[in-house]
Amino acid sequence: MKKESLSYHHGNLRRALIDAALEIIGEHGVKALSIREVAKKAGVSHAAPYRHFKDKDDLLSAVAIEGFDMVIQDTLERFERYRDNPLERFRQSGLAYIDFAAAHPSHYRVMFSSCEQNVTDGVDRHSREAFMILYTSIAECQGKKLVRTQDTFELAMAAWSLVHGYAMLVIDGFIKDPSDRLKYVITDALYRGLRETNTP
Amino acid sequence: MKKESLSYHHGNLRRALIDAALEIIGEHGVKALSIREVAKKAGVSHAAPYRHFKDKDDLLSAVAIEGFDMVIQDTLERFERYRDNPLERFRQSGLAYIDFAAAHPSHYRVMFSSCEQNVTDGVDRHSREAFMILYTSIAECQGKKLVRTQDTFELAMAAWSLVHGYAMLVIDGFIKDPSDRLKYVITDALYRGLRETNTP
DNA sequence: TGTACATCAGTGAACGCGCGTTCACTGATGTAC
DNA sequence: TGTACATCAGTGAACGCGCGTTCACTGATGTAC
Repeated sequence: MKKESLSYHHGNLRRALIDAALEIIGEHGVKALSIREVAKKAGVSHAAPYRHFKDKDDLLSAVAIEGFDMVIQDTLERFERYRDNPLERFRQSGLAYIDFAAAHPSHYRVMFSSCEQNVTDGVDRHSREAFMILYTSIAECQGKKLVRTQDTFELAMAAWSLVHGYAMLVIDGFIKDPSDRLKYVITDALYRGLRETNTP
Repeated sequence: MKKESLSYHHGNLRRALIDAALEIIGEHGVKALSIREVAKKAGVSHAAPYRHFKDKDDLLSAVAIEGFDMVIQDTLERFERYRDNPLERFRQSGLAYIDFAAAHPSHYRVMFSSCEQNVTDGVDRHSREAFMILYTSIAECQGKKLVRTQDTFELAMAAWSLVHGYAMLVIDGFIKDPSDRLKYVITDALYRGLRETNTP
């Protein structure tokens, strides 16, 4: 206990607060999150968080940004593994999304609960960056005639909708048994939606 | 003002409270909703709502259930119009979903913000019923060999994910210009994902 | 039509609570000499 | 190595607020006769 308290003095409290926030969100949802509860869980006075975050929204923004960075990072790592297979890269960009949401539901909730009005510029930039990876991978496929010619933005929106919808339904408990098989069906649908080269 | 107050005595307050709740959610989001604010907006004391709703969750449940009922109703009406065209009925079940979310974002937010832990039995039953319509329309297509043979439940989940994801991204402001064309692209993706009869 | 009465929708005061945020403080840390 | 000092991360008391919920009440409504 004493040692931990000391280590906070060395700059670990910010990390500990974010972790505490994620834990609370995982247990009771985003709306149940309070600075005071976060501080308590981190074993620190309820005023301490204000040394590291301007206010509550600032803490939530940090969580959201971290989440987007994680999913971006993970996607890029998967891309490395399939350097010469654009179609598989595209599929992986969807898989990464789904897997991230399942592995880090608290992050995911915050990333998409900061709705419309209160998205900070930072969050907005990072979410846009995440989207651009998906977009680029589709454009790459189109360049090699692996995906039909159609507005890339529109196709990316459709792909994003599919994986985001699936992730949300799983997280919110509407899909109760997210099997690997179901995940395959989703990415399969992704494929089927884009692959053909005929235009309607 | 006096007349309105009188009309509440005749059983309209419940309706007025739900409308007030929807208005507040539309302006400030679900998490900003409070019984007191709802009562104020309906021009009534903050204790009055308790004559009509057991507690705050009960009010939110009522909104969610009403939402599911509306989307079910709307879908069934569309079905009437395409009695002999299963594939079009399937498409309409997706369109109804998307259109409903755009037309009634506050309802939609509540329908899917009552996440995991606090879904009441009533909400659960209604959401299941809404899903079953989508499910049935796919099964119908499969019966007539218009959609490939594959676990109907899985296909329905994929379809649901797509329309739900799109609806959420629009509502949360991640998709900024939900044009009719984009909507077409989404339902087109729905088609493409299911239509072919070959199994991989 | 008129009166007496039961019902019950809405009132307003009151409760206790947890919240976000501020602020003067303390005491551990790292640094300059 | 030892001392003096500046820094600044974390403390704890305090603030004002809006919340959910309760409860004894009031007064309008509808009904029985």
